[in-house]
Amino acid sequence: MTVAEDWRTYHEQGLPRILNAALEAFAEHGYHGTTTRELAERSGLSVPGIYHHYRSKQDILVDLMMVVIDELIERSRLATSSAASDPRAQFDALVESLLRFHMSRQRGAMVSTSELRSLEPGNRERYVARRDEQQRMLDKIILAGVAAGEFDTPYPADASRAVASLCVGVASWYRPDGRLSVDVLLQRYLTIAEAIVGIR
Amino acid sequence: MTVAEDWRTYHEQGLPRILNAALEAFAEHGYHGTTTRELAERSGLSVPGIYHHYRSKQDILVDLMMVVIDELIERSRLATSSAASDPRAQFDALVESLLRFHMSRQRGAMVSTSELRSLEPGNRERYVARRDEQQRMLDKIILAGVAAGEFDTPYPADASRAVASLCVGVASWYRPDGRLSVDVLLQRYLTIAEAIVGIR
Amino acid sequence: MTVAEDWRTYHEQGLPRILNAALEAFAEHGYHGTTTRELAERSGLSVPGIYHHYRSKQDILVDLMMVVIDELIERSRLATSSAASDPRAQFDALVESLLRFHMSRQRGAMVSTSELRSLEPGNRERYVARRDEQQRMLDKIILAGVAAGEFDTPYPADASRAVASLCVGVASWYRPDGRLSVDVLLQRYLTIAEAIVGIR
Amino acid sequence: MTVAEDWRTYHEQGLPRILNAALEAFAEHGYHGTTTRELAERSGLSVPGIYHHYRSKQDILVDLMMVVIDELIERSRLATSSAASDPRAQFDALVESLLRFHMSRQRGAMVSTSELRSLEPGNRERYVARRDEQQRMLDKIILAGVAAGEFDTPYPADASRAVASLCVGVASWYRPDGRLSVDVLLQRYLTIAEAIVGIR
DNA sequence: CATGAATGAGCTTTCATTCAT
DNA sequence: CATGAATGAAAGCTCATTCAT
Repeated sequence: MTVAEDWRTYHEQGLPRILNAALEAFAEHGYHGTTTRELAERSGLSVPGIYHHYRSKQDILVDLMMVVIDELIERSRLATSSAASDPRAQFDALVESLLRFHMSRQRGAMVSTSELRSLEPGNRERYVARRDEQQRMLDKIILAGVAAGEFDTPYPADASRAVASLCVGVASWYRPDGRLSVDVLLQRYLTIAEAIVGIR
Repeated sequence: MTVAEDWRTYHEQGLPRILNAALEAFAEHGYHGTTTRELAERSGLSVPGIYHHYRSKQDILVDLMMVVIDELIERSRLATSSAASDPRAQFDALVESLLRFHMSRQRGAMVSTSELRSLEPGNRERYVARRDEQQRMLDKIILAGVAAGEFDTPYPADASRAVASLCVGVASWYRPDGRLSVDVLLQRYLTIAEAIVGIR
Repeated sequence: MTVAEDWRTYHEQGLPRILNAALEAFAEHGYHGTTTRELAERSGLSVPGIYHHYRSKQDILVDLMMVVIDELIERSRLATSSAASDPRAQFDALVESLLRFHMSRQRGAMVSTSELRSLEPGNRERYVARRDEQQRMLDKIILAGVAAGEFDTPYPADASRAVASLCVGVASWYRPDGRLSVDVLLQRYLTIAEAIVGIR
Repeated sequence: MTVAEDWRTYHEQGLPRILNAALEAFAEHGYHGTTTRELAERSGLSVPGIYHHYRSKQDILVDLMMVVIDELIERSRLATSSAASDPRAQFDALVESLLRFHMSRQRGAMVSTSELRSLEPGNRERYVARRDEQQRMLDKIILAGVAAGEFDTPYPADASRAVASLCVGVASWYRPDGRLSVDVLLQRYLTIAEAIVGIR
């Protein structure tokens, strides 16, 4: 899942039809509430057609969640590596990227969050490892900011998790057709996030 | 589900065993991922025993979600009616109540959020009406604060939804055994919430 | 599966309906050629009705084969314990019992023989242990006869397996409505069996 | 499938790879327990490759069983036509041939026996006709022996079937690496067969 | 012949639910 | 309320088979 140069730009995701069907269906009624027959219908295939590409329904969920988080990580890397190297610039870039992602890939993000429990043990471990990788990017930036005396929080780890939760939560209520423009929202949430890590 | 006088105090929920079983099971693998047999086992009843109390699995979910939101509304009312009448006091009391609820009734809150989609149409409407009732309490306070010139936000409705989302999101990551004490967390999130509605 | 006092007498087997359905169906088209739907229809139950009594199709096969071999072993014990103790009387009784069993319980015997390969590893081991138990009864008698100088064969183990095979093979061609009476057949095969172990 | 001059000599069967795959697979888990994918893998072909040679899985079974019984009949003819013409010599030659065949072509013989039920009606008739042809060779020799006063059995037809069954049964237990040499086994079973038809 | 994609029909199994006792 | 037996509907998945390339 390579991503366009500009980590700020989002196009239609262009997912393979089975993953797209899974994204829609899992978002609507969840993994356990979705039947393979529905995935077949939504993807324009027959049921065995699904099984030609995936060995099980579980594998489809795994693939979907991995595609989602891989894009998130990729964009996070692009955002931070194209920003200035001081902690605040790094922090702003990463948070902006997180927010944009959860506004643009809402369903993928929500499915990944809510269906973590539906992953079988081995798959869950692999996914959580990827998610932790993403979380550690934020952790490091905050620690660097604290070390540099630019951020001021007594609990950097908790602050990091709170900022992440804030961004993830956006996916659950943001509506692209709402009154708040993307830029205003970004500005507002960025301010909140900066407050959490003690940027004055 | 009447609640102790003090809306700040939470005891074990003392749910009837079937609802308690449903709370645990739905939180672990979701409504569709839970079988009636599991509900029977977890509640120490037989399967027909379950159906002696409820007409369907759906009815159990409805009852559970209603019990949860009724407690939330009850506590919200107690919080606001025991606070001073100025907008900021009202706002602080309601947000504190929301936060405490989502820290103490995590699983119930998460199940209610994630299984809204599993409610059948009629039930969904009834539940959403209750939830909107809760949301309107916050809306009104914010509008009053803006009218009184004490809050400063150009989009009170969006701010209200953002504050609510912030509080709801707490349920998904707060751990009672974490390092941040409840009071510190409350203080921190209250500050964020006040920032969102433009309390300087 | 206890058996009437007289090990020579066979009545209708009186199997539970599911096992009876399995006996008929497996004999006709084999384990893999039989569907659970067919078992349901033959037993007058619905498909889930089958699964109320058995956890899987495999479990039905296991139960059936165990019922069959347990009756064989039970009858073998009755036959030998009610015969005189000299090797020839023991041998004649056991062979007669084997022959009668394979004439009266043809389908059960054939299914057990041909579907051994359809048992999953653990089940196969358990079944083979029972079958070996039966084979050892014959082995011991032949070894005793040889030791007593009453039987004359240089390869008692092979002779034992040949006798057993002879008896088992009867199930695959004997027809109760054939012209040869049971007694004549018994007499003839007993003579052959005695020849194999070197009873002059 | 023409056979070497000497009907006593058996080499590796040299079956086409699909038939060889079918022989192995059907012997291991039966016709219904074998998938076309397994046949493809075992034969080193692709699945469509299989269908390039055969119109259906059923056709593979038919071909295999026909190849097996054709070799049996061919060898039976060679055996009898190269033996002396008196009934006993004819009988001995045919029985020896039957025994050798079931010792050397065990899996083919067992598959043919156990999968007769898996043949579709038309194919079953064709196969049974071939098998009856083989059985009639034995019937005729026994009748001739009785007519000539050299054999002594009141039920030549039953005796014939019993002899055939005896030989067929060998395939289900004979192991080439056993202690009994082929010649000893032949001698022993020939004696039994002669006893069945009343050769003193 | 291989590869890859595809499918109608059907498989084993499970589900929520019910009823008699 | 429990036990035990039962079921219509549907679940996830597999089968033999086909077609385009």
